[in-house]
Amino acid sequence: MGRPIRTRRQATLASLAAELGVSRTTVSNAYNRPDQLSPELRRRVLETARRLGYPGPDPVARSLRTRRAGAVGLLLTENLSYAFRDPAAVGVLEGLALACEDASVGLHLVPASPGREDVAAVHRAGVDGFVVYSVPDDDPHLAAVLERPVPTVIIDQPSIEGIDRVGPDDAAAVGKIAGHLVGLGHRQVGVICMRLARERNDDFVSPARQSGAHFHVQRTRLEALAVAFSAAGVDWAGVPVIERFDHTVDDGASAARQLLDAYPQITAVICTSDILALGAMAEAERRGLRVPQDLTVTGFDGIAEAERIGLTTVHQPVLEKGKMAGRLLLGSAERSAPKVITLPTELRVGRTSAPPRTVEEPWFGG
Amino acid sequence: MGRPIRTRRQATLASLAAELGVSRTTVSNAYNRPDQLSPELRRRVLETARRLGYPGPDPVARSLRTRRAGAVGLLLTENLSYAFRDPAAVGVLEGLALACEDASVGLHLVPASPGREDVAAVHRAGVDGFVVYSVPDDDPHLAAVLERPVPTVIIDQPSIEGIDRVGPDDAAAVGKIAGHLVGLGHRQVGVICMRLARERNDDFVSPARQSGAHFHVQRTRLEALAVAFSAAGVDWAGVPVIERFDHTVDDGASAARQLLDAYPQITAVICTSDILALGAMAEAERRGLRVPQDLTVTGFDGIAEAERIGLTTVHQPVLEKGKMAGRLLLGSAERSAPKVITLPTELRVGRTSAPPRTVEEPWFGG
DNA sequence: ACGCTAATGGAAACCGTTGTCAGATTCACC
DNA sequence: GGTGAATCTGACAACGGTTTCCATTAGCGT
Repeated sequence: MGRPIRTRRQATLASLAAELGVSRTTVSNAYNRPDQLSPELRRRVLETARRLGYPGPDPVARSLRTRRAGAVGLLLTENLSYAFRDPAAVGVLEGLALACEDASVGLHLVPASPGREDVAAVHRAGVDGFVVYSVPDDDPHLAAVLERPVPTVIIDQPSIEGIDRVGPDDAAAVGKIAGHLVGLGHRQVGVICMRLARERNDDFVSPARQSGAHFHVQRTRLEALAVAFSAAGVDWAGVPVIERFDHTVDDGASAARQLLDAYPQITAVICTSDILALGAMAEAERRGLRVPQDLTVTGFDGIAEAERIGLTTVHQPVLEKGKMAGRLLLGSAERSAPKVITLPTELRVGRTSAPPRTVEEPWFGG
Repeated sequence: MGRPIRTRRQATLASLAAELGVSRTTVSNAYNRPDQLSPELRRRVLETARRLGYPGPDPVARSLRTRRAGAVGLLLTENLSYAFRDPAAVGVLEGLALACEDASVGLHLVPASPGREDVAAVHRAGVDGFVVYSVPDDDPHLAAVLERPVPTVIIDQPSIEGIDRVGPDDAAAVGKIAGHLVGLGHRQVGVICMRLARERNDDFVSPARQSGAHFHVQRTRLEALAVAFSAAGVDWAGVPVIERFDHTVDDGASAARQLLDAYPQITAVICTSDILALGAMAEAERRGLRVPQDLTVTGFDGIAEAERIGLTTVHQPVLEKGKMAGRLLLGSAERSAPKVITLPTELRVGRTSAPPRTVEEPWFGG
């Protein structure tokens, strides 16, 4: 029976009321408060609506009047592809989507192109609240969100006064993995991390850039590593840290290559994400290094694929992270004090970590 | 400097105009048409706005007036988690998000709970168009979308008169993999597929259920398999097809277990998705079957993890799928004839397919 | 026949903008 | 100083609903 023709002007609630010879109120009630109306009249309204091709009250007009958009906005700047390529980020997204679904609320992905400062998109989004995930501290989009008069929850960001926040205990998590490696005897380590700032740098990272990183999570993890290894007597200034702007397995591999080429004495490669670790594994295989006998590789996040291949990593409940953020936002009515939720993490020792290869272990042949 | 207090009534464009002693038009122009007023006045308007905590024109009111919501809706029913757990679906999502970003348009995920028929959410979404992906043919949400007077694009669905559509050539794709297996000599095969209808069935599938499946993609793939194997002289009625409602690696494994327990003579397991194939691989390993020497496993979609482990599969350009859908939708102004885009697929032979294990091959020892 | 109550439908204000169009102001120039 | 052009500004009408009263009517007991 084909689709209705759209050339003619759409029917509105008013025109429908006119056609029926009733008031707009009545038509509105037919949709929103069936009890305010005799069933007979209601049937007639709905039936006429169908005949005229009236699709029901316009959502935008309704939102304007009711002051509810029925959607929450999600801001994740910096390369949309990153968000979808990283299973950990997808997990957050899923959790958030689930929370929204529970509340029958839409999830509005705000287009925040990293290049042009298209802050207007934030202003244009008709939403009842925002979740901000993984954007640099100094992002103008974030500032724009904070200007909007709606509740906001931030994930994996440095806390902002008066704003709800959810995130894992990154420092503790890093401590666990550092402790694991130190305990195994590793002293010559290298680090592969994700981008630290908005400007591209696919190379080794200076201490200044480390401590000045604009991505909170990455900065925290690096700082915690520094603390942990320094405590074990390792000079952190001598530990090579290499950065990749894009967050892909291939970039992890190229970083590992660059790292191992420059520092062949390294016995463990610490990656700040599982995706990068997968790349490091591939590079190890390419150059004939056995993991973990010849090289230890660790990740971060605890994604499904990591578990399947037995990667040593720190698991964080990404799904919960998104879900909690959603719940926080959607239940934020009448809550005065801002809440901060810290999620637990768990070290998962897999098959990719072992004591360092013995260069001169006397009792055992190579 | 903290966040502005929200107890008092929000400033509006009108109140700002009153405060300034100018008309609303002027304030509106300050935001939308800077060339229509003197820089000095504009500066004064913006400055006063900041002082009063006016966050700029209300997006909903603006949408109502301009008739543009600045967002497209995405409908993906049936278990949100499925959409996020399957990298192929995430790829589509990513492509669509990229297209939206290019057009500076938001992407609104419509909460379509499978359980309750919450069609209202579709009506409540303030969007300029819809993309429908992977919902059963008879889904009420889909019907609701078609009632809305906005352009729509469907992905991986049976075509609907007058509606734009993008999808891979599933039949051809299946033909490729079937041809590959037949060519290798496989005649005893089993199939693991995703859910075929909205009712749960974690078991073998009757021919009736196969041909009556409500999920277009799955139905098409099964039909194409039937055609291809029948053409090779295999009695399709004798080929076991097993279904899983949830789409996880674990479900793939349990399906493979059930399949191989019942039909140990099978030499190849054909999965209608890579995720299921990963599960089948795990089950093969669990029972000590070597892949591909003892058992051939094939997937579908060509996700990244499949490529990393060398799974034989059919690759389809999922990212493109989403991107094309977005472009189609966003560029649909002034286009009369509905468009249908069919995307190419490519057989990727990996390390998981080989000739069937030889039960009685005379010239070669086991 | 009368008043009271409950059920039902309607009038009008309001939500916060944008766009059109005519009027006002400024300004240079002859 | 008059005139036309250039530049701003403001009144008003939508945009498509929802919601708060209010008015009408019907039902019903007495």
